[in-house]
Amino acid sequence: MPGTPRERARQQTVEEIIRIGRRHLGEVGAAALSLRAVARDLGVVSSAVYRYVKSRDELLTLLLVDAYNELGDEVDAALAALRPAGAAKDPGATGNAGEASGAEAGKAGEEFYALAWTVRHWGLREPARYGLLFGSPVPGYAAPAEQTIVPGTRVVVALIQIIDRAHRQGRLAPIESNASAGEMSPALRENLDGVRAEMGLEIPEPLMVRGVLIWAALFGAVSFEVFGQYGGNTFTIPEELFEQQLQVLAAIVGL
Amino acid sequence: MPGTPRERARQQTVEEIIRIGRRHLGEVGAAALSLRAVARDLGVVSSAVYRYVKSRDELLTLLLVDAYNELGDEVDAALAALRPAGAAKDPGATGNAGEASGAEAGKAGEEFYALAWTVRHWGLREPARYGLLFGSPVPGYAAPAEQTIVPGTRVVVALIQIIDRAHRQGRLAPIESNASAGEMSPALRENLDGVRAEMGLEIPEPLMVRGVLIWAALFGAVSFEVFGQYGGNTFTIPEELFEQQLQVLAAIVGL
DNA sequence: TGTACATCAGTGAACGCGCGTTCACTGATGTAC
DNA sequence: TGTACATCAGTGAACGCGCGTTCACTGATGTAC
Repeated sequence: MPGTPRERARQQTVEEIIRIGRRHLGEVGAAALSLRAVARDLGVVSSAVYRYVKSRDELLTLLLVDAYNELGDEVDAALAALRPAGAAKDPGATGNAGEASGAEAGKAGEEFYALAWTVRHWGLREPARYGLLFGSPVPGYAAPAEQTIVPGTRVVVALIQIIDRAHRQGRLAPIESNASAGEMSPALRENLDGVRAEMGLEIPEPLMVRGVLIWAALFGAVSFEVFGQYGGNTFTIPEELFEQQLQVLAAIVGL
Repeated sequence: MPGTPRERARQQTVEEIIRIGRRHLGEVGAAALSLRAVARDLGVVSSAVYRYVKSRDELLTLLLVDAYNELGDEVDAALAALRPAGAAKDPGATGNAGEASGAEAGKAGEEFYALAWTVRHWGLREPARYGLLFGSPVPGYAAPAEQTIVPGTRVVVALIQIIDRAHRQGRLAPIESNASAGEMSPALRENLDGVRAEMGLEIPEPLMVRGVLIWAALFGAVSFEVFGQYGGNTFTIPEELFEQQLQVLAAIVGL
């Protein structure tokens, strides 16, 4: 709605370019994405695309941000769907019968499961775009950090905050100390302190390590499925393996 | 040494092609790997390469197998280095588990750590080849299963066997049952039974799930590092984060 | 209000490049008698 | 032993393709007076 007709037309064209690029990405992969092919589908001569996009690399950056945000939006939506409509922060008034503490612990776990399943679904639905975000880097292309960091960290941030929130509310089961908690190096402690301060967290360092681990593990499991690392016929219903793995992962942080 | 001089010359040329391809892979990535460039470096006209390799796809397959085997060899070597020289196979077969259980449990853990660190080192040393194996698939290329499955499963097989061996010798700490052990679906059970029979394992299903999970988690963590998913300056000494994560992973299976 | 000018989208040709693959060929190296 | 023939490595030209990017240009759409 804002801007002159010309500006609106321009923005619509940019959006169409992104839409076409998205489709090409899915069909052909990031490495083979081509401005000329996008121009063809846009119904325009190849040089015309340069009115809207400075170079192929810039288009890749647009698609990268687009994909990160789509994934981030879906994760946010899945988490929001767990909160009863109208509830500001802490539920409890919404009539869930039975053991309150069990239901609440289940709630924090549910958030993790919702996040994880959303990542998995998105990855399997959009394998090439997933590969652009989490697979091998595109040869000759380096993502510009300024435009990429914020959308690129939405999922981790959401995950860590699930854990932090559950921790503040005392809903995390105590972690089995594997006798290594005291051995963390000062350098790593400092790094983690930095992250904690930046994000305003309360969880202790060992929980942060475990949070990062289940993040990496989640994407490791999803990547194996998306990239076909499990042999084709080893697991007939891979969802069930994933579900089992999630339960083990949740237990790692006491969810 | 076998074969006629001509055959030996031929084999040497094939090996040189693989060596050059390996280098190109590292410099330019799998998607941009080109037969013509390999021919140039071989000092030969482009069509000559077709005497040795049927197509670009066949070269990719050779490089895939080559990389899988290099990683597999390094893992095997790292594990072999843990066994005292001259020891045949299973020295502890006579049930002396009670005696030095602490030291032996440490031994099984060491094997896992050795495997994991080897994977990490190889991945960071050979990021493009790591990406070929565990990153996004190369557009337009499908690895032929017959040549790829065996070398491609060496690391998982080694990992699962570490766990199975430790289990047989009673060196695994009992797993905290997160009350989900009974909920495994029959379909998943069947899949796992199939794998267990094929590999001649003794570990129960929940341990197999956990084994697959720490496999996926290990590669998830390594992929994040190799592909630069952790921001550049978040962790100053990523080795320490990795070490902490490994300890948590080891605990998952009771190592 | 109409008119003069500026802005912008899109054109078409071109530059220079690289790719995979085929094909008829030249010579050198091996083999059989 | 030498000679005739077969095998094979490597050549060079060609086919047909696609790519990113630049540049001078044509017209249409907007803006200022």
